[in-house]
Amino acid sequence: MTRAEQRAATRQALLTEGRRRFAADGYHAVVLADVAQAVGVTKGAAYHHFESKAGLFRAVVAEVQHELGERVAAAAETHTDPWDQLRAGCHAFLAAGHDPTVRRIVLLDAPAVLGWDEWRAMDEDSSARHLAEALTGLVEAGVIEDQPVEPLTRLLSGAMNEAALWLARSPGPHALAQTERALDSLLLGLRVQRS
Amino acid sequence: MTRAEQRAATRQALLTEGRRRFAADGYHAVVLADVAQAVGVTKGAAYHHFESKAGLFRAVVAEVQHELGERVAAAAETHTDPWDQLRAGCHAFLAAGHDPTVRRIVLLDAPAVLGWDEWRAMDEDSSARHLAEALTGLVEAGVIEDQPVEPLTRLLSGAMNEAALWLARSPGPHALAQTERALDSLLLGLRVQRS
DNA sequence: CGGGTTAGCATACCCTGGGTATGTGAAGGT
DNA sequence: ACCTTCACATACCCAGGGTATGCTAACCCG
Repeated sequence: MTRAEQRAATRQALLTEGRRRFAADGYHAVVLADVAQAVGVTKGAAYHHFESKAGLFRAVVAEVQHELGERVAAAAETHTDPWDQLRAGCHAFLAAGHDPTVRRIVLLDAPAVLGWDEWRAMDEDSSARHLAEALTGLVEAGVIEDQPVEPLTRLLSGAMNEAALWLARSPGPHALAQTERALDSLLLGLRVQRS
Repeated sequence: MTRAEQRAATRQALLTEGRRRFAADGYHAVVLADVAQAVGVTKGAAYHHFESKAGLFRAVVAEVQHELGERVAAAAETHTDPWDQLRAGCHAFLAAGHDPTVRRIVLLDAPAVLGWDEWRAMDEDSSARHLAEALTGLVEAGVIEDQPVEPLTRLLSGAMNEAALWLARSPGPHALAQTERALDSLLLGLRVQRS
């Protein structure tokens, strides 16, 4: 095996194992040496690939957020009408809270570990950007009231983040459907009133 | 000074100094021995009053959340109409994000340090309860569509949490007003449509 | 009011775990 | 064939959370 291949393999193994443990135990409870040992290397190897424990975590967060963004975008693209796309994307995001990886890593630990500013920047690059673009499109199409998109994006993004966290803890089978309907109601308030 | 007084004084001093540092530097960067030293005692005293560093943090979170709840409730009570009360409470919450104590301690670190379940339980006791009660009242009064209140509470609570965090970072003087208007639009979607 | 008890701390210590400095051997270049 | 580089391993430092124990002044009780 060539050196570049070996390097890539070790890095990916660390990422995968780190992701598993961060999701299962939370950032603080994960010890870097154990992650390395589980992969078959030592702590030194981990520090050769990532500048710190937070660095490994950052890389994991980026990976998970990227996948989440893809998932949301894919759900949106099953529709053609922009309004339906928005709803589909939102519903897909709500469902993502059940994934412990998204829940624990992206929604719970990342803001505290990486700081809110960096977390927001990463969120922007992956999923929140899609939301902002969808809203911008709907404003330009005259579907929702003309207004600055950014406050709206933050409100909706936060609403879905928290609802996703809550859904993962609510036992009832109707919770998801109820939350989707409540979110739809909220979104309806944005549409231009023609009455 | 009697023993009970001394005990209460030391405990309160630790709480106050801890609150200052947790807000300024974040949970992880605060070292317990420094908090104690700043108060004029040693680490042993801190462990006599709180079972751990997280224990002190928990007490601080409870204090800050309680004050926040009072602030929101007070803002709501300046109005008599239930709908106006809801809006006033929401607006007060949005403004609270500028307080670094609320921002850093309650919104950023608390969920990660105490865990989401405990954070949610504490949030429920202080501020979210008011929101749920207001929404329940509006449902019973027939102002907003009949629906389960809990998903709605989570959506709105999350929306305001995130928006409050964002507002503390957005420079423009119009951001708060814009967010308030966007939130009002969302809330309007909940009202029974009579057309 | 004096002896015992308790409680509010201080002191000294343990030990996990993040971070670093340096060594090593094999892959890759010349 | 020799030298360089790089992907790690090894050994170490030390900050900081947690604990076990000691000390002294406040409280209780006869």
